[in-house]
Amino acid sequence: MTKNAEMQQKMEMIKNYIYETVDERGCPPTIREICHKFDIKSTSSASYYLRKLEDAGELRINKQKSRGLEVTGKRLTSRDVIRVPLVGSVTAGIPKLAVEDNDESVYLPQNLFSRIDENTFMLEVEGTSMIDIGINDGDKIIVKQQPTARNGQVIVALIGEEMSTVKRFYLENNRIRLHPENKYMQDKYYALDEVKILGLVVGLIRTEIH
Amino acid sequence: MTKNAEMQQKMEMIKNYIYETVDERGCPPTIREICHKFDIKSTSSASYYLRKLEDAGELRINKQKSRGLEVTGKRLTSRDVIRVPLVGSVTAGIPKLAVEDNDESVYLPQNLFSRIDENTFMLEVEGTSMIDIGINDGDKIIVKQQPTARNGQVIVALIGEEMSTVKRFYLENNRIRLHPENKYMQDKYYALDEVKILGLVVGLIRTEIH
DNA sequence: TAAAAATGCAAACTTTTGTTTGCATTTTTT
DNA sequence: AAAAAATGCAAACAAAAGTTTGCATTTTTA
Repeated sequence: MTKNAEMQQKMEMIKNYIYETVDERGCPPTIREICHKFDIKSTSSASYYLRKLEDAGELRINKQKSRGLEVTGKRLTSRDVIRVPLVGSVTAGIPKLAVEDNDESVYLPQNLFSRIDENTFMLEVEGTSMIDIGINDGDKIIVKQQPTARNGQVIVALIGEEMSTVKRFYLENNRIRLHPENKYMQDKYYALDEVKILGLVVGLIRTEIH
Repeated sequence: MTKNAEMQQKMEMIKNYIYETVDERGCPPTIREICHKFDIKSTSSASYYLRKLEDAGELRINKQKSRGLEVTGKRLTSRDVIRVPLVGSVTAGIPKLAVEDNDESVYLPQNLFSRIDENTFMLEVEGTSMIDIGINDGDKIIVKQQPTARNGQVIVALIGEEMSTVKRFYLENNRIRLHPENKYMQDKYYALDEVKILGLVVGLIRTEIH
């Protein structure tokens, strides 16, 4: 390998190291950490590489600031995603509102799911009651919590103390009609106080295609 | 408000400031930056709060290190997500492999899509040719690039120089059968060199429920 | 091949940043 | 009300980390 190509490669490695450190540790390395990592004996040599990387537009050097290296490329921040809890079932009743650190959770892309908020959760669908509109068994639906719904909206509801259920919602003649989107299933009717609306289905994710 | 509650609130604000700074800037603040932000006149006072936060388990203080504050809670890193390009169409032929900074892209949750790799892209489905297996018009499918497929797999293919198409793939009698999952549509047959397999459909995302 | 440029190092230097000390004020406890 | 604890500050201090200088070696250019 030519000396120049070697150089390029070394610079690439340094750049990646900075990226990784920021990403994983949340803090860029010091120049001396870079020296140690790449067996560079002098901080001035490392600075030399860093200046070259800056010239190449790969990073920004904030002068006189400790750990003043800043990556210029796209960095992942929590604005890019929304963390929602993945609840296996909602049997118990009201799902948790806040996401805890130890919860099983899923990061959804903010640009695709811009309308969802902190009170959103995901739920794995069981059964084929909504198969006619393309909600399959095993799909993970995204549910925005709200206590009411308009006619024709697809909701997740709790009926009595039962398992949660996904249906299309209608309020008719002072009773609730839950409509399965499955031509082999029948609508069911409930008194107002028998149905607790957990939220609106606003999206879904499928991870298996059969 | 009691003095103690005020204190708690101030500590919470400091904690959040540290979190946000790490998240957005990729580097924690210095003690003096915290002083400035919260109008604390002395670094020792700020240190006092930070020690309390450390006692409460909210952060770690790496002694003698510049910007040595580390948040203890769950932090978003690029290991949590996978960035895939969102291509409007694949008309031109071979989709780009690498994700560029300026591309429109989507972050997918790593825990749900563990099998996908760098050569994956997303594509918005047009039409209802796969509606019988729950792939709707407007769904965004996740496509893992590969040049071949096994019988029965759902693939994205390019036929001639046409628009890309989603179908179920079969290789039979030395020709290719593309099967739409729509009972109103017919299978179509092609010579081997007429069909270019772009990849396998491994998942989908829907952001509108009608 | 000679000159120029690039690369690399050690060491000193400067600035930033974390830490400690001592004192003053406020709040809580006894 | 007095004592003790908590809170807060300024200033000095110490360590970490960025910068500069000068020289040596290697590589490239003329």
